[in-house]
Amino acid sequence: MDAVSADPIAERILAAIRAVPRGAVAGYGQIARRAGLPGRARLVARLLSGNDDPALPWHRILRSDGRIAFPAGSRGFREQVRRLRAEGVVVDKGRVRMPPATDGDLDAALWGPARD
DNA sequence: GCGGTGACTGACA
DNA sequence: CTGTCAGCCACCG
Repeated sequence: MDAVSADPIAERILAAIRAVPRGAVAGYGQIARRAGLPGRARLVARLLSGNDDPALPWHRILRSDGRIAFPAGSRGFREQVRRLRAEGVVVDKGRVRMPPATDGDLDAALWGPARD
């Protein structure tokens, strides 16, 4: 039947990543959780490493600490920081401004654009 | 089946 | 604040 049959898992994860609004960022674990796959943060990372979708906002995905997942100075690192800044996201020393905590009203649990 | 590796996470010193 | 350790899942030789 369909020659193009992607795994529903990957589809969910990709959908969760695409669901991140511009100027906001999310963590691997959060994306995984949003995709219905708690504890599969590594799976999300693996998907991104093998992603071939240029329209995928992979640069909005960070570690749980709000840190860039790439080693500082790496190609992907600079590229990610560059894109984030281009969206108005404040990146300092390879780290994104972390909000104190959400009151819970933010169901998406996404880190909004940090404003000074 | 096993050990090593990775765009991870949380806990602890 | 940084660094280390163990747990975790998926892939590879």
